[in-house]
Amino acid sequence: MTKDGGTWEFMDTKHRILDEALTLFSEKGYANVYVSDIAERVGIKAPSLYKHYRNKRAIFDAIIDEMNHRFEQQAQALSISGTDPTADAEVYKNMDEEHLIKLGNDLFRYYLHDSYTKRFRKMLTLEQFQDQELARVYSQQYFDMPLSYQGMLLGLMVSQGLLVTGNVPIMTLQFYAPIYMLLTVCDREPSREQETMELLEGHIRQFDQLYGRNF
Amino acid sequence: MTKDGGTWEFMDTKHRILDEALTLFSEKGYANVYVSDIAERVGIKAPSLYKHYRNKRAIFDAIIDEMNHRFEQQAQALSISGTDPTADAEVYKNMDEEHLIKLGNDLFRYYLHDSYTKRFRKMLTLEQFQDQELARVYSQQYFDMPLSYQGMLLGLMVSQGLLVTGNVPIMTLQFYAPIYMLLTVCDREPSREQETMELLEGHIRQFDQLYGRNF
DNA sequence: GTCTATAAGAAGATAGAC
DNA sequence: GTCTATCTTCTTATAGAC
Repeated sequence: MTKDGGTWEFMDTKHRILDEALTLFSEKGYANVYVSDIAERVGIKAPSLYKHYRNKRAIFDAIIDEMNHRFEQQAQALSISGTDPTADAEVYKNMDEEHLIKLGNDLFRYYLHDSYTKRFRKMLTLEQFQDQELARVYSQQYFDMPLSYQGMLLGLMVSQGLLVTGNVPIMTLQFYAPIYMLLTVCDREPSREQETMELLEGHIRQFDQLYGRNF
Repeated sequence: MTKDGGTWEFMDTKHRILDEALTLFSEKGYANVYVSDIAERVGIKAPSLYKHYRNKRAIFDAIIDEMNHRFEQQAQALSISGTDPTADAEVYKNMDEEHLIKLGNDLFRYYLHDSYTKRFRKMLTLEQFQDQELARVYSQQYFDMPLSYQGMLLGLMVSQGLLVTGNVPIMTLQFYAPIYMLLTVCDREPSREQETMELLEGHIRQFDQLYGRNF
């Protein structure tokens, strides 16, 4: 779907516009991107772009709409597996420290390197104060939903005696917040990826020791 | 110094421009603020503004410069007390859970409500991807410096047996990251302040229990 | 140092041919 | 659907009087 797949040339123009606009918005912010910049990347002239979208704002809105759509699918998928605890419990049955590290690592790497996810997160970072709706979307995506989902996973591990706590939501916040903070460091300074990966592993290891067996 | 103090009218025009520009930049981002917007807030016309600053960019740069200046002072102050452990040790001598909660609360409230700090943080959030220099300033201010300073404080508490860990930097990350995450939630959704304050207290309480005495 | 008037240029968007 | 030509508006910045 994205440039990464190498299927770039096969996307239709309407979708290509969205893809290039997202890239530019995530790097420079909406106001610093000109319609002609987007058009140039797509390989057309600016006026042609208006055959696909009514105006510049409509491109931005379409990106948000597409993401909301992906989010809903995501939420549904999570919700389905979430309401079937036996399935999830099976996955996290024999979860030891190494599995937890792998879970955290995979989570981090996905958020860090998935092109669409990364560009959308950066764009939203730059536009989050523009209006309440965008603020809500940001909090939903990068605060409420992750805490809810990971809280479910960690809750399962608690119910299986792998972790011990009287307050799962706080435990989840303490698991997730450092991971997200390291992610944002990489977003603005990719050269610090190695350094943050090491902190990430240290964090998860220590988290497991704290909540895992010191009682 | 700021509008909050009610001494607004006594700031000279040059400083007033900086103050109003910072407010606007932090809300809408540099590119969405027009020179005439700044001038209007100051109570002059746009052309008059060019008697104080060469151009729009010079206003932004002056804000960064002023902040760098404050940061240096801050760093010096911290460094001085940091190299005199006896002074700091005295402060954190009888530190129990309630003191730790107060420390976290004060930290949070300061960052949350100090007008200058808040506006600068929000502005930098919106401009962090514009160039490497701004990315560096952001990471320095909201990642490296807080971890360094709080690591020193928590390290003191470890050396006094109030907290126990084999890895102070990771412990510090686990203390600070949730606090900063809650702060950013409030920055974009001030209506969630109450909710985040409760999570903050829960976090610090649980942090103290985890690192404090469960051995 | 502040004003009015205005230049200079950028950027979004439309018209109409192909 | 894409192009060239063009319009309109907005924004930065300057000129020069007071």
